[in-house]
Amino acid sequence: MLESASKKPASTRERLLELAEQMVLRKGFASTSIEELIAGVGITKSGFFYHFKDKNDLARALMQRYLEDNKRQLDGIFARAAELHEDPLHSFLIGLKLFAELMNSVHDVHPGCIAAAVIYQDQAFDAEVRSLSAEGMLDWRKRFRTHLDRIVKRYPPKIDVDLDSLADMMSALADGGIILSKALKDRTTLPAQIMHYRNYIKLLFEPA
Amino acid sequence: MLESASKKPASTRERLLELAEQMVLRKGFASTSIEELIAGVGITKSGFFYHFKDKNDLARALMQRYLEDNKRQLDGIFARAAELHEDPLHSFLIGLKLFAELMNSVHDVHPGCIAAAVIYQDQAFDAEVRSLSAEGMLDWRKRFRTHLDRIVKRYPPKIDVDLDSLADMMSALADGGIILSKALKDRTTLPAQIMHYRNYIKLLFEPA
DNA sequence: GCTCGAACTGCACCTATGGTACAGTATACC
DNA sequence: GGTATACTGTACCATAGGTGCAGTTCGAGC
Repeated sequence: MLESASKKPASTRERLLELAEQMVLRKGFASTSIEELIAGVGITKSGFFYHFKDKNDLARALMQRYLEDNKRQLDGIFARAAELHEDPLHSFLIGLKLFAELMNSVHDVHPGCIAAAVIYQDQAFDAEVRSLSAEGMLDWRKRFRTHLDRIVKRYPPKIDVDLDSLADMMSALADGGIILSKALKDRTTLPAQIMHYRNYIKLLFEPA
Repeated sequence: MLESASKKPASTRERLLELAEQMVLRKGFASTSIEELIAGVGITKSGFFYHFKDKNDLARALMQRYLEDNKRQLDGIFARAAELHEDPLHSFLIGLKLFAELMNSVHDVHPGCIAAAVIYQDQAFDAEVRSLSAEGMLDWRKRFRTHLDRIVKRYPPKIDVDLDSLADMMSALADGGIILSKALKDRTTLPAQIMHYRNYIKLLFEPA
């Protein structure tokens, strides 16, 4: 299900998106100049506008690509976790551990979340890009909420909590953890936050 | 200790900073044009450059102002919490509740954190601004770590946790909660995340 | 071997914006 | 009356996003 790195040479469009993603996460969208992009990829300005109608069209493609990659990764992790344990709570805890491990291994320091990056440059994007970003957040909510629903059926929580906001907590910790990681240039910060979420879930639902 | 809104008319410099903060949080730094700023405040471009050497100088002033306001707010909250209870754990829990309430009351939806906004527009700022942002995060770590140190002396945690990352968790949830609030246009998201942090602290340290 | 569409190049041109430089001015305080 | 503060006005430059359009290269299908 997970294709890691296909060998066929990336298309110009794909290379533009890849470079744009790196630049947007480091400099912000407005500071990411088309001129730098085409210089990096080795095409002309006309070539760029052949692939993308304008800069916002690039942003839209960037968001879509990011959200799809994201979903694929999470699907992979929690499918594996479901294989390893049938119980909803323990399977979820395993999934969170796998998630933390993945965030610890892949990058030097996490390059960032496109959906979060958009939020602080809101008005620089059109409505479609903004709504894609919000959809991404709601997908995470739905995804984690599904796990939590299965857990509460079997394990009563020690404190009464709102399950939507408990699901959102994972997004908040991921986005916040990424910001801290980037600010402090410490790649351990993000996985540590995921493990705190895991602790909280354990303390909330695991019987004594 | 807390001066809410002084009545004397704000100086031009102050009005520039106030407007710039709003614009940076909504559109990003690069998209915040000096032209719009001076139009909003009613001065000329020369007037702007009288107050700020260049755009990065504005960014530096913005960060400093934001961090100072931030510290003042947190000082106020936890000083009040210390007044209300002597015990380190309960005083901290009270402080977190006050913090959540403040985040619920003040704004329609939280306008954003300048320090976090900088992180996703990293290379658009000079080294000084970036380092101010990181200092802000470390100040939060130190601040919350102090509370946690006092708590662990009296209450052994149920799970062995790293106290620095537990202190960082508050920053992560605040920054992540703000992003979610802004993305979903829901002002309840941020206070809900603070209350989850409070729950986690309770479950970790409060004796059964 | 020809046609056609995809994936570009090249050039011309317009506008907005950040930024520099510098001379001049209104007002308040000393 | 002098000086500092807080500006205005004018002129000018480089870079960037963006538009428009004509021309080119190249591989696949007929």
